[in-house]
Amino acid sequence: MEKRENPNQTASIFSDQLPASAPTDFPLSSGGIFDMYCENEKGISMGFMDLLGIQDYSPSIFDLLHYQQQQPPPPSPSPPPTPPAPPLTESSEVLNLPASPNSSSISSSSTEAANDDQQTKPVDKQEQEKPKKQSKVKKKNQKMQREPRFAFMTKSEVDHLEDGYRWRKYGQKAVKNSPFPRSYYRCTTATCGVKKRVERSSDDPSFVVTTYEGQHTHPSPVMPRGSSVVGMSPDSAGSFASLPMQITQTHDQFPRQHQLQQQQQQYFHNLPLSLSFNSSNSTSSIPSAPLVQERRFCTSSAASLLRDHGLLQDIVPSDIRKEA
DNA sequence: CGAGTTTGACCGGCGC
DNA sequence: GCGCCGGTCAAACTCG
Repeated sequence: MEKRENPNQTASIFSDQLPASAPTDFPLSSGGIFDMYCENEKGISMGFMDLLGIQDYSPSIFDLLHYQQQQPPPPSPSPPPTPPAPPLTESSEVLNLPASPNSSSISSSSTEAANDDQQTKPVDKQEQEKPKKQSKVKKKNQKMQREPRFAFMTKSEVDHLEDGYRWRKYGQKAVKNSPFPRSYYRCTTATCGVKKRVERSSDDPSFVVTTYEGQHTHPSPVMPRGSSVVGMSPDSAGSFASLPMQITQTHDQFPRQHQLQQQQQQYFHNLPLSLSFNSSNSTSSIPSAPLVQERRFCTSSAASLLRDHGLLQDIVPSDIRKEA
């Protein structure tokens, strides 16, 4: 991806589910502020990223630049144009799905539509082939509905970021147009069907693209240090802990911060990742530069670096901050 | 020995 | 219909 070179086409973050306050489209040019929380095997760290070309955050850095929502035509006006050529393939995978994993509603997506075929066609073969396929088909029939997905980018040297949960790798595939393979992980907890995919950005190998699918149905076996700060319910903590960060995008609306926080708390109960957006600051002096405004998740190690305010100033070079 | 990883094969979706 | 590609499976393997 060209995040560094082209402010309008930077890292991306995707989610199937967004708070109601989120705009259906989040043009990069609107800029914004977001939080991120990250921990990796080298030690927990807070990553703050902006779109100002800051590249030298040695610890893991989250890169949230573009939010893209692809949901069935909401009763809203035509969606604004999305940035040219979103760099992530995940964009096409963001589906609109029921927020609740328990929901029995099934969308009419092509995936589901194909169920009938899958039930008949493969079964024929199975009868003469390995039992392996039988179980596979069965599984497919059982859970064809896709879980909510959420993708984000992290600047990290390690591909698999520690997020407090235990994952089992079940596959790896070469990715087209990318020299880096994509790894597939599943939560090792038996009753938890959360998956995640990890791949390195081909455009910027220093960035790892992680896509989570589903929500954890259990508390984190290894509670991330950061998540304890939030004060969420166990459920929400579990959900959130599946993601190494929370993103809060705000802008010139600092007075609304509290409100946004409340919204986020609410969203925690439903979303794997809380997002709050306000796209009203497209007139920011740095149009395409989301700013780090607030930080809600701190790790014990990172906390010392952070303050309750001005977080950005602790990390972002002052000259850059000024622009923001 | 159990848990996790690697890897080739398989399957379905989708575009041409 | 065919081929490509993403996603998954599961046997074999590695590691602690």
